[in-house]
Amino acid sequence: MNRTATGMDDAGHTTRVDGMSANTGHSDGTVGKALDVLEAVAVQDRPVRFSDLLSSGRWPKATLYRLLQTLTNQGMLHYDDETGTYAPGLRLVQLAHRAWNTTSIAPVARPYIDQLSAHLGKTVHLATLDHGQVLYLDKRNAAKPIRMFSDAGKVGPAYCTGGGKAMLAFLPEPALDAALRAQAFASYTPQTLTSATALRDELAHIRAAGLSFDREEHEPGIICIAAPIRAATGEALGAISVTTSTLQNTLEDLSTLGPDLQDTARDISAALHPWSAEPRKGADHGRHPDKCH
Amino acid sequence: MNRTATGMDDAGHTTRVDGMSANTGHSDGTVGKALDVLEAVAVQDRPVRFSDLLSSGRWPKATLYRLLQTLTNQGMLHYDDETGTYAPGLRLVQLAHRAWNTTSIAPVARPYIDQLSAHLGKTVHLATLDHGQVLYLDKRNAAKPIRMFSDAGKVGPAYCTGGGKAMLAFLPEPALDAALRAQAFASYTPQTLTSATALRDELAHIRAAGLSFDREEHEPGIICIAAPIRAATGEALGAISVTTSTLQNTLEDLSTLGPDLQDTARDISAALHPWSAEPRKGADHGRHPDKCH
DNA sequence: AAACCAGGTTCCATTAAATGAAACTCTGGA
DNA sequence: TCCAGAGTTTCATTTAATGGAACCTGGTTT
Repeated sequence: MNRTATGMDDAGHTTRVDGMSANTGHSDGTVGKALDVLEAVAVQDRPVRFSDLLSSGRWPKATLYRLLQTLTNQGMLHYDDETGTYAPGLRLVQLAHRAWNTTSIAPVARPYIDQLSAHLGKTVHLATLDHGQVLYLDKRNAAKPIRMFSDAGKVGPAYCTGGGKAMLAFLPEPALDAALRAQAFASYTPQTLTSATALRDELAHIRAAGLSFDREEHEPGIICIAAPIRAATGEALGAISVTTSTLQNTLEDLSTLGPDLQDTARDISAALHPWSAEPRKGADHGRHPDKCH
Repeated sequence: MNRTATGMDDAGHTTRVDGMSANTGHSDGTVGKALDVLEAVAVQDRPVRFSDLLSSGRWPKATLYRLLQTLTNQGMLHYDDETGTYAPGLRLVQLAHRAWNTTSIAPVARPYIDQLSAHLGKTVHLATLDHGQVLYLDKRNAAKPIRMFSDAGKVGPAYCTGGGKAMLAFLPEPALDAALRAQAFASYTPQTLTSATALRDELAHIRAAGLSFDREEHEPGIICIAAPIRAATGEALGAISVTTSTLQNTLEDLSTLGPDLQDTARDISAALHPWSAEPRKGADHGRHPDKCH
């Protein structure tokens, strides 16, 4: 009776996973349960003891024990003998490397972001939308040129961030509807838009301008301007944004960066769709070998 | 009869996963099989079709189908309707973010690497050992200050890279033994050490010097110097390295950087073990909030 | 048109694996 | 010595995974 997955098998095409939810609890059999445990370990930002997880009451003792064993064997979790704690495993870092390079727009966008950040001397983010949340894929910090992989993989709310709103604004209606239902609409600051209708108004403006602003909606003193990276269909695939603080810049300052942002976003779009040039040969077009030592 | 996991239950302590193998095929039940599929998708560096995986003969049709469904539902895989292909899912990027911050030495080492790279004006890598392989956790490229998250998560051979050898040299014997058995000893270049005994000799020298060199052992024209990051027990937890090419520098040039590397490695070690200062309070000592937009 | 085919998807009786209550083991206090 | 909390193992029961075969579906061949 399970095998949930689809919401509307009669709607026509697709039907696959889509929408939001996905990992909202009730399982895909054993594998789903194991990944629930993995997630439960990961959401804590520190190593957790067996009993920490057990006391959540989500799993019976023996079941939890075996799932942890399995995940540890598989390298998805790391077990520390000293402290008797579990933490996310480094195998995830390997797998994520592949996801970043294969699935995301990040490898293609990277050089453009480098250039934009160098040109503007500002902090630039690249983000995409994942199940209604903003997933940061890359960051360039020009002030202090400190890279943080710690930023790739970070998630944030879509309804109150510059990048998030830029992407929502250019989502096809069915996807937008699903995404809006996934928003928490918590009021982070007095400026936060806290309803779907208020947000829809804002999205209309963004759609008209092709630019989005975060007016201290997520954090006091933090503002940002963002532009969507759009597919040929018009749909948003991602967003790039420049973030600053109200101590350093005004929203007016930021809006002068709009054209640069939009140009870069368009360049990335073009790089993502190598039509016209080559008739979509099998050969890949933006990849890079790279070597480490 | 399964529940493999340990190799030597009578050896004494620990017994948990350790050694190598882990994901070398034959399962941890259903979860293991699902992760095998995930891995099979990830190792290809491009999206794969259902039939690509099927033709490997590793799974019966229906089984593979359902595992892919489950993994896709869970966000571990991404399914592209257009092309009918699977690729690693972005949920992995989220999970890896947690792993990087929680499990690895990377967040602690980050500021030291920043400083070292800025000071030397060279490319610096941070790596750790994962199941006998070198796992790169971070990179700083000073020449062109381009960050690549693509480097975090990349893996390489331990026996013929500077960082890898630096870590092997300071592994306790049981772990070293396991790690050596996991090495492929393929001959990348004429300089590559292709046997455990040759490598053990080299490791003795590294142990004496506290420094390790890659003398074009992995790639022609690429050389590197590395220093281990050691735990209080002396065991290697990771390594930092400076990489350059024979066109730009000689091994002698690199060896002048040794003291700087070792100092930085020691600083990182110290930062990882905040004894003396505080008597290991529950409070965390090196973490960082950080905000995105 | 009809037959064919490849790539996917679904069925269902069989089989294997996950389950979880309870019993057990350890370790470190009272 | 006894107890308690934390973690581990057992085993009869339940549940889910399995995979061979049938079945779609859209595109090609005869």
